[in-house]
Amino acid sequence: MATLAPIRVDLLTCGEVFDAPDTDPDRSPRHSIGEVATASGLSVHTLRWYERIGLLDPVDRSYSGRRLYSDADLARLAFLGRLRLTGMPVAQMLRYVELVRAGEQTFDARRDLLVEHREEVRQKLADLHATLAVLDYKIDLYSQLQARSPAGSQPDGQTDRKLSA
Amino acid sequence: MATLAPIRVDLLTCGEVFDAPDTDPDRSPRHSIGEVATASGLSVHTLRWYERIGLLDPVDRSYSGRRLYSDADLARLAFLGRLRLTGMPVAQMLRYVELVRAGEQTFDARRDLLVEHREEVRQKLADLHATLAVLDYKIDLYSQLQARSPAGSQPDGQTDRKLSA
DNA sequence: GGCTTGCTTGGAGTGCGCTCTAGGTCAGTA
DNA sequence: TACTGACCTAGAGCGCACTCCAAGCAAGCC
Repeated sequence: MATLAPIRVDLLTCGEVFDAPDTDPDRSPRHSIGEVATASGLSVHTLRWYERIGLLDPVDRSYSGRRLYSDADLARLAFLGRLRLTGMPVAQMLRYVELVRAGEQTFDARRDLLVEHREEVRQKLADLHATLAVLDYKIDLYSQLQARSPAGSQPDGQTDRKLSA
Repeated sequence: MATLAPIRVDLLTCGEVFDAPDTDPDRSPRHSIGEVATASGLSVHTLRWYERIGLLDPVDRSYSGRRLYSDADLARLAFLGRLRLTGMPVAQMLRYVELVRAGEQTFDARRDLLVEHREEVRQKLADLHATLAVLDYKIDLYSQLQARSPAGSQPDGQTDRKLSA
């Protein structure tokens, strides 16, 4: 089993970087499910489940039936992991993967799907930024209160209004 | 039932803005569950459920038993909605609410809880930003491909490598 | 009066995304 | 040879956050 260190996946494209030309898949390093779980942050259960539902093409096997993940598998996992992490439902990820399988004529459909997700990512960014401001404000208020009255001074009303929620 | 328009909630503090002094709660506008659902984006089911599990204090009732939400309720909902929207589990929201109920001696605990959530919000922001870059890159690539080959030109290999995942 | 609409309750049901179980195989080490 | 630990399968189970159901009540309108 190849060590984990040489797994190199292009972070921007989530495309694989082969150590050997991709016309020679035998020299592509192969990784056990445990290694991939550690590297990807997904559990081995989840990795097997992703394959079962079709998010991953059937992974190559050793002669004894164990999974051997290629760098291409890792690349797909890296991208799918990003989509998942940013809230894309598994069903939509599956749709994307099926478009990829269907070949070149789905370029525009894939693009549309990603554009749609990008909009949701932007919306989430906006929500998070807005909440961050609220959190900063409240945390600051609590910090002042701690400094001012570590043990019971009289309430001032304003404070109640601002922090009761 | 008061109309929805005059519901004014301070967006930064998520604290309520009373039309009348808060020593005169009778003049605080009251809102039906349907109005609150529309205004908050939560379903009426969810509003009742939040109250049932203790996220909201028992809401005032009309003589016939219908819920009448005060602006203070709306303010709490606004803040809780922000926490929820940014991924705080309901159980943790409940912990926060219980700290609020416990009074002044929980200022620092509340602060800690919010600081912890702020860290997660920041992590999510980072994840979303990173994914946004990947999406921009892939979408751009697909756009170029659409423009270049709207109907089957020969594949170039590089493209396969970059988009296969 | 009859109809519609919006509300009430307790409790059951749902969808998602894993997560685990049972029972077994296989690889590496002492 | 015995043991440990990582892996295999099909399928069941689980936690979360709602979401809905059934049966009933009340207000407003023609």
